[in-house]
Formats: sequence, structure tokens, C-alpha cells
Amino acid sequence: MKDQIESSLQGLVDNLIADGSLTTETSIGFQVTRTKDPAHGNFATNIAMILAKPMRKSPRDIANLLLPKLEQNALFERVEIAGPGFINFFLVQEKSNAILQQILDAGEHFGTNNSGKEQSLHIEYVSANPTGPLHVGHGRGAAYGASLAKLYVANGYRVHREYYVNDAGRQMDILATSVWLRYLELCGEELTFPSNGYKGDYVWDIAATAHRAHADQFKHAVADFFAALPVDEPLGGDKEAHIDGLIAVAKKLLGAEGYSVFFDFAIDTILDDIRDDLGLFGVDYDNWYSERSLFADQRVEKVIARLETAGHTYRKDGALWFASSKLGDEKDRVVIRENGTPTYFASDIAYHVDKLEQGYDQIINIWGADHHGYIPRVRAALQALNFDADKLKVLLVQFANLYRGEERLQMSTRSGEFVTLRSLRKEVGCDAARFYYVMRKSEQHLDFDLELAKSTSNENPVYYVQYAHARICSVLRQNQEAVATENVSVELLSDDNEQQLMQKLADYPEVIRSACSKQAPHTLVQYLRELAQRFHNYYNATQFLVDSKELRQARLQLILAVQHVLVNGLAIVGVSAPEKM
RNA sequence: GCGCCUGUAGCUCAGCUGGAUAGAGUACUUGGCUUCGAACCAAGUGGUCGGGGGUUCGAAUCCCUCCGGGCGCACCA
Repeated sequence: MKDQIESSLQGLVDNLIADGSLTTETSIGFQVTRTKDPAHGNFATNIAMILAKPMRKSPRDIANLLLPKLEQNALFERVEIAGPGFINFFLVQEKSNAILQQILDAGEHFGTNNSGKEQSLHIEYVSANPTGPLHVGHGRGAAYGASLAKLYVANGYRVHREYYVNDAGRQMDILATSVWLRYLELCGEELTFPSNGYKGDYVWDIAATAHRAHADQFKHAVADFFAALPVDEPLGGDKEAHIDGLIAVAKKLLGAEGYSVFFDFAIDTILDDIRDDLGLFGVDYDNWYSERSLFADQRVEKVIARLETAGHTYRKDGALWFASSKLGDEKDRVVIRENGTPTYFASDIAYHVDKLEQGYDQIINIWGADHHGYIPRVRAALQALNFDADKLKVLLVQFANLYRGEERLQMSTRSGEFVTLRSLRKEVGCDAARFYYVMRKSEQHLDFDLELAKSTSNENPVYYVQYAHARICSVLRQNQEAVATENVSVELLSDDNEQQLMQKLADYPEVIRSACSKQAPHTLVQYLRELAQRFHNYYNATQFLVDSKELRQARLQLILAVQHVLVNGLAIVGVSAPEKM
């Protein structure tokens, strides 16, 4: 509907240009908006005000000029000029009600469109290091990414969802070593756990499983090696040197095979847990991409060689640097360390190059806001290799601050102090959590109060929307006859509540479109709350199951349409639409 | 110091490619279940849109500046 008004206005602008009354180099950026006040009609445009300057006439004069042509349009019952020069459109009712038939015809497809034109889109989200279970901080990226992916699908994109598993690098060695040390403790050894090791309870669990499987097979006397290590930080030493020493000892004493027992087992256990956790959270992937596979295929070496060949690298202090500062980064970055190992950044370049070479039209990465400084260097690398860096879009999700009442909870995988996503799901439920995470725009810092989430979970707005759906189901259950999905008798739905409800329904396709283009699923959540509100108003004001068959059918058709839209919208948010609550 | 995000009702937040009296939820006050589910609805109280300047017919929205909060600024990931 909005589109039709816009194109007819654009036609008028074209006419003005054609007959010479308007000359302009720039395109005319007028707007057509849904009005807030019904007294202003159904839609309004600011076109006359926008044209005022280039045409050197007052807005109201221009509006008067346009008015006769607009009045000829069969879409409008009448057209008015108001205020400083707004043009208000009052739609012929039949047109505005045609939406009902469209929804009943399209059903679960209502609201989808093909604006994406089958473009291929790669979207990567969560991708937390497999060094521990997911915590509530990760939940936000998961909920946001999963909803966004569904929005893109609804807009006609071919979407590939991926989790990039950082299973290479030093953090994994720290994890493996942490597990081995806990294992040694289970073997009866006494030691001071490194301050930089992973201290979470899950490390004990993994160690215990390893101990059950291998008994004391990998036991070594702590006294033989601990004394020779650099001292840990609490004793006045360097915690990094201390843990590196421990890793080296673990690798030496265990040998490659023995070490990989702990290394692989730790990763596999944690990754299985993450996979399971996200699956139960309704967050799915098409692929889990291993960072180690980039090394196995020599992709990292090759991509660095390409950077070198292209003349974007230099040697300094024994390391290989990428001159990213020439391409917009604030400083140059190391890709190969002094000790010969590639940095995380190096494999990340290889990862992104791989995506672009696979021919994706667009790549979306969803990162925690703390990684924002990382964006310029990745873009720089892609530019250096002659890729279109604009194909990569990085969306930042701000932190979720976790509170228990007044107390701010720290979330650190290292220290083991965190609330897991798993426990959140169990405490507040999947639907409430998904809804809550996506309710706020992603740039907004989110305060997540566990006390509040638990104690008032019944007041979570998700139930308001779900309740609307359950109520509709209940009414439809009690109605014995089938509701016809053809020959909608919209002329019987002339009540204010009914008209407003239908207008709201008509907005849905536009919401899907704009939520996607703005990458803002929270606007969809907002819409669903508003739709539910209109429905509850209607429900409380009107009896649906009335004696007149025609009237009953018309009203049931309307709430059936509401049900379709609620189901479709909630599915994108990742929330269930229960028939009973 | 530099960069990204942010400051709107007591609280949690929408609105931000400029538009007509700034909106929800919650809290508080009052009213509504012999009628399709009261996890609901109706009415009311509540705001110098962080401060100041600028652009514009018109600014919560754009620009400048100051103040406050979060997060970055590694040969960690």
C-alpha cells in the first residue's frame, strides 16, 4: 500500500520535472508514513514541504497543485492538506481490508518477500572459543544472530550459518594443560593451580572423565618439574611465563600422543556441550568451521605468502608485519610472531579470504563490541588482497551486563565465575530468554538481572504475545465449524478495533523488510507486542462467537489472520507459539 | 590521549535516513470477570529527550562543544 502511494507520488514528481516546473539535480527524498493520529488519515506524506525549496513556493501551494491529481486516484476516499503542508490520505476501506484475504491465502508465507533476490549470504555468530561452556554473555549474540539469519531468509536471501571454532592457538593449550593439572590432582598429586589456568568446575569434570578412562597412566610427579618453572604471578613472577612453562612441560612429559588425549578430549567435550546448548536454545548452524583445518590445508601460509607477494608485509624485531596502517588501520599488525607461529589475525584473514573465494555476495560477522577495534585490520587485509571489503559487514553486539539484584556479576571463562547459558535456559526458559535478548537493539547495553528474570518471568512481555496466540487458539477450538478462508466479509469489520487491527496486520511485510535492512530484529519484537496489544483490546471489547454466522465468520477470519502473523513473527524471533499456556 | 557504543517518565527501554500534542512496559491510583482464557482490558499520575550552541519552515533525530557511563587501543583470542 505504502509502495503504491510512493510510486504514484513519484509519478507526479516526474511530471513536474517533465513540464519544467521543477528542476533539480538531486532526487526528491519525500516520505510516506503511516499516521499516528487517525484524524490524519491512514497515510501522510511530506512531499510538499520537501518540494518547497526547489520550487520556491510555499508547501501549501504545492500541496494544492498536487491535490486534484491525487484525488483522481481510486485508492483514496479523500485527500487532505493539513498543518504546515502535509498531505493526508484516507484510504477506501475495501482496499485497506484486502490485506485479510492476502494473509489467509499466504498463511505461513505471509510477510516474506524476495528483496534479497537469492543473493548468497554467509553469517557467522557466537563463535566463542571452546575453552568453556557458553555463558549468558554469549546468549545475546546467539539470539541476535539466529533471528537475523531468519530475517534474511524471509527476505529472499540464501543464508549459510556458520560457527567459527577457534580450536587452534595458545588458549587451547592452556585449556589442555589445565585439564591435565586437574587430572594430576585427581591422581593424588598436590599442586598450586596456575593463576592463568582455566579454573571452572567443568575442567574438573573433564579431568575426572579422563581419569576414569586412563587411571594414572598420565601421572607424573609434580615435584619433578614444578620447582624448575618460572614462578607464578601471586609469588611475584610472570603468569604468562609460568603457564607457558607448564604447557611445555605437559607436551614434553606426555609426548604428542599423550598430550593430544587431553587436548582433543577437552575440545570435543566442550564443543559437544556448546553444540547441544545452542541446539536446545533454538540456535542452529549449517556448518561448524574449524580453525585448525585452515592450518591443515596450509591456507594460512598461502594467504600470508599472497600478502608478502603483494608487497604489504615487512620484517621487524624478528616478526612478520602486515602494513595495515596504510589501508585504514591505526597501526601495523603482526601476522607471524618472532617464534615463527602465526597470530590469530593471520588465520582470521585466511578464514575471510576463504569465504570471499567461495563467492558469497555478502558476509556478516556478529562480534562482541569489545572486538570493534579489530574491524579495520580485517578490512585492510581484504583490501590488500584486492577483495571488495564492503562485502564484509561486521555487526557489533554490546555486552550484556549481568546482575543479581544490585550486584554486578563478572563473567570470565578463565576464572570460572560465570552463569551459563544452560542454567539461564533452565531458570527462565528458552522463549523468555530469546525474547528478552532480542527485545533491545543490539547497540544498546543490556542489563540482565537474574533476580528479575526469575522472579518476574511471568511478566516477561513474551507471555503477552504468546497469550494472544493462545487466546486465539482457544476461541478457534470452541468454535465448532471450520473458518472459511475465502470470500472474506470485510464490510462487516468496520469497528474501530477491527480497522486498527487490520492496519497493524498490513504493516507486517514492511516490518520484515525494514527489520532486515536495518539488521534490527528488535523492531519485529516491538511490532509483535503492538499487534498483540491491538488483539487484546479487540478481544476484551468484542464477542467473536456471536449468533450471526456472517459476522462470526468475519471476526474469526480476522483473528485467524492475527494468528498467522503472530506465528510467522515469533518463528523469526525464535519463540514458540503455544496453543495453551 | 585516540576510537566505537551510549545518556529519553521513579525503573527498564522504543522512537534517531528531521515532520503534526515525545511513546511502550513496569511502578503508583482507580474501575472492569454469571459472557469466547483477568498471564487481559479501560482511565489517570509521571518527561528542561544529559548541558550549551548551530543548521532548518520544523531537531529527541543532523553538525559543533562540554559533562557522565560502557568497551577497546597485544608478537591474547
